[in-house]
Amino acid sequence: MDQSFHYLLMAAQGLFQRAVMAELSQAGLTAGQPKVLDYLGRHDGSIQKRIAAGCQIDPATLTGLLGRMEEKGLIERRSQDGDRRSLYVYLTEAGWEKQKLVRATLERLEEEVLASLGPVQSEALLEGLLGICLQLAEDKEALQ
Amino acid sequence: MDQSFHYLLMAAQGLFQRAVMAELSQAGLTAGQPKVLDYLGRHDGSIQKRIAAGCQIDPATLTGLLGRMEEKGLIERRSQDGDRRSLYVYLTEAGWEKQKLVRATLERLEEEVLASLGPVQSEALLEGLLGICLQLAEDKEALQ
DNA sequence: GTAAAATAATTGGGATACAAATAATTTGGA
DNA sequence: TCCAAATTATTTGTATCCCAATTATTTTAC
Repeated sequence: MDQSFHYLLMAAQGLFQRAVMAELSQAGLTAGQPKVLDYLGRHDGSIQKRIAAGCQIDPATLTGLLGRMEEKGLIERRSQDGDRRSLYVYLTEAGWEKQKLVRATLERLEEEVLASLGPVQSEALLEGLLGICLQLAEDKEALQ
Repeated sequence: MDQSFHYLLMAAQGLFQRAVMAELSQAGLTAGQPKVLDYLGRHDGSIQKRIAAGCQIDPATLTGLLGRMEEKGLIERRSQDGDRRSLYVYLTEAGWEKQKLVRATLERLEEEVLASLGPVQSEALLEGLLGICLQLAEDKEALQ
C-alpha cells in the first residue's frame, strides 16, 4: 500500500469516522452532528463562529447543521444581551442525552483502537497529531 | 483544547486537506480529485470498485467524481475484454499532468509538515497511523 | 441448462462541505 | 455625530459523501 502521510491520515480518519457512525447512526445522528454535540458538551452556550472554529468546519456548513439539530430538538439558538449578530447555542435535555452517548462511544472506540498500539506508541501518535495541528493551524485559537 | 484522539485525528486531516486544496484548487482541481489522481498514478487501468476501495470512498461517490473528471478530459473509462460489468479507468495525457502536480504538492507539503516533528516522531506518527488503519480495516485488501 | 445468487456500476435522496455574495449589526475613526 | 469598515450569520451554488435501491452482467447451484 501507499504508506504516505497523506494517505494514512486520510484512511485512518475515514475508517475511524465510519466506525463511529456505525454506532451513532442507530441513535438517529448524522455524520456532522457528533463533533458538534461533543464540542457543546465542553463549551455549552458558545456562539456559532466559535463552534465552527472548534469543530474545524465552515460557518456556512454549521448553519445548516444546527438548523437540522434544532428541528430535532437537540439544541436551541438564543439571541443574548449585547451583540444581536451572535447566536448563542445551548444543548437541550435531549441534546445532553445524545452528547453523553457520543462521548461514551468516542471514548470506548478510542480506547479499543489505541489499545492495539500499546501505551508508548499511542502517546507518540497523539503527540505527532498535535504537532501537525499546531503547525498547520494559522489560527491557533481554533485549537483552543 | 480537547486532545482526544478523535479530535486530533479529525483536526489534523482537515487542516492538511485544506492546505493541499489551497494549492491544488488553483489548478482547477476539486476536493475529491487529488486522491483519485494519486491512486491512478500508482494503479492506472484499475476498475472502479478497486479505485473506490483504494481511495476509501463509496463506489456511488466515485461514479459522479469520475464523471466530472471524464468531462474535463482527465480520465477515460474503457470497457475491456471479458467482464462487461467492469469499467477500466485510465489517465489521459492531461490527467498525467495533473497527477504529477498532485504528487509533487503532496510530497512537498508532507515533507514540510513532518520536518517540524523531527525524524523520530515522524516515524512514530506514520507507524501509529498504519496500526490504526490495519486495526480498523475489516477489508485488509483495501489497504493493498 | 437454467434459475438464483453474486458482482459492478449507476441513480436518487439527504447531509456535509467550501466559496462567494448578502443581510443585519457593531465598531472605529474623522 | 456619522459613515466606512469589520463582524456574525445566512443564502446560494457546486461538489462530495454515504445509503438504499436499480440495472446489467456474470457466476453458481441444482
